[in-house]
Amino acid sequence: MNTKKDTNTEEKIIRAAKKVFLEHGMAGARMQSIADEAGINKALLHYYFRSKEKLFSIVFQKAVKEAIPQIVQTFNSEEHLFDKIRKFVGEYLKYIEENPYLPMFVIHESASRPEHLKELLNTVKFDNNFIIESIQKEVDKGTIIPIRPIHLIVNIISLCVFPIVAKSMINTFFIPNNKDYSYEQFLEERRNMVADLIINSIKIC
Amino acid sequence: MNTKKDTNTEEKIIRAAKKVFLEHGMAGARMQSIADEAGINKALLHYYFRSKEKLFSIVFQKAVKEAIPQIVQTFNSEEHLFDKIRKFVGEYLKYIEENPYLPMFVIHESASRPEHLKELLNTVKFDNNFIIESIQKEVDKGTIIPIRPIHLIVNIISLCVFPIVAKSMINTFFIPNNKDYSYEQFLEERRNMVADLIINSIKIC
DNA sequence: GTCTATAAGGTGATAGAC
DNA sequence: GTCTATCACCTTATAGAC
Repeated sequence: MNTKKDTNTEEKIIRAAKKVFLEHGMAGARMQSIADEAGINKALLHYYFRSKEKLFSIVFQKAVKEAIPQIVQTFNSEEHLFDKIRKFVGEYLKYIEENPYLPMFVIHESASRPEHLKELLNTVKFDNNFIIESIQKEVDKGTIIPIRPIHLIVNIISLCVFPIVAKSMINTFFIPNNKDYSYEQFLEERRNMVADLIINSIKIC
Repeated sequence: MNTKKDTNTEEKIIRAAKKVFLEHGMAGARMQSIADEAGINKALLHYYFRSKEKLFSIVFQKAVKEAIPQIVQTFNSEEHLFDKIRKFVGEYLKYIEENPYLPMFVIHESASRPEHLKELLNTVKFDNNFIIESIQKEVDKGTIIPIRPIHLIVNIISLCVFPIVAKSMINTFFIPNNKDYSYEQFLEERRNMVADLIINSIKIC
């Protein structure tokens, strides 16, 4: 059984590791940075988590598991699909803005080490069927246009995630340095625009 | 003046470096891997390009400069905006499918080292004004709904880039292992869907 | 549990022969 | 221009004192 101090240190390490790994990726992260961030010694990292690889794996799993409920929960209600979409876009945008490194971290590390995702599927039961089914039901009822549910889902996520992930490029290429228009304003405008666009794209005229 | 062999080796190195850097990023790339990929010795890398940093910088600049015309060219015509969009989506999707690592590479490295993008802006004159203006003109004429051009542009790019960048996640979470439906089919369906969605989102009903 | 010191191996970079 | 051999440093990981 762990003492109170154990847990605290362990949590401190994981929190520090998450910050460093998300910002720099597995390859760019340094155990020394994680130790510094946690305010402890480097050797202690290995005492709690045998290796960098193990520590990374834990952070990765936690990051994904933490993100999934955010994605799934909103769809688990009896509201009208359009309301669910509007709510989801709002909450999801907020979540990514608060965790801007998360999407690229998961994508980047999943691409270079697909086994991490595979491993995750064995431990988490990620049931997305009810989302797909709830969309398919609307298609079958004829309340929205015929669309393969996966496209609707990917469209929503694309329009939410990409503008935040690509912040530096958007700023560099599309937002001039004058103070008339800022990236923050750009994001703010998207909150309604994305939901409108998505709903408009599936509703029957 | 370089001999023919010089040029060949130099190009071989850059091609190899591009492959390794795009796949693993600056932090994850190994000079030894680049040498192996180019079929030469590690020391030769430093003979041609003083350091890993310098080699990376060249690859990064080349990658972005190469991508920009792809984005810009289609818009430089006198066609109807809707035709330009449809053509752009088709060509851009094709380009990213052929260079799937490119977008994430640029985004990832721009995020961790913004100076690379800044440096680039000094050497390239990337004039995107005419794209923005050609969209704004349609808004002013009333042929499309009032929309800030940057949103239209970001929407298009988001819907094209993200589904390819997030391939491993889409495959893992949304495309079951049965052979009924593959990621390739998913992408194929998007070619028309994305253009339709975008055009539909800006046309006056 | 936490620290200092150090080992062991990897990685970018250089020297020098050809 | 290209290679082999090697350096110098960095990074992960461990040993051992407290």
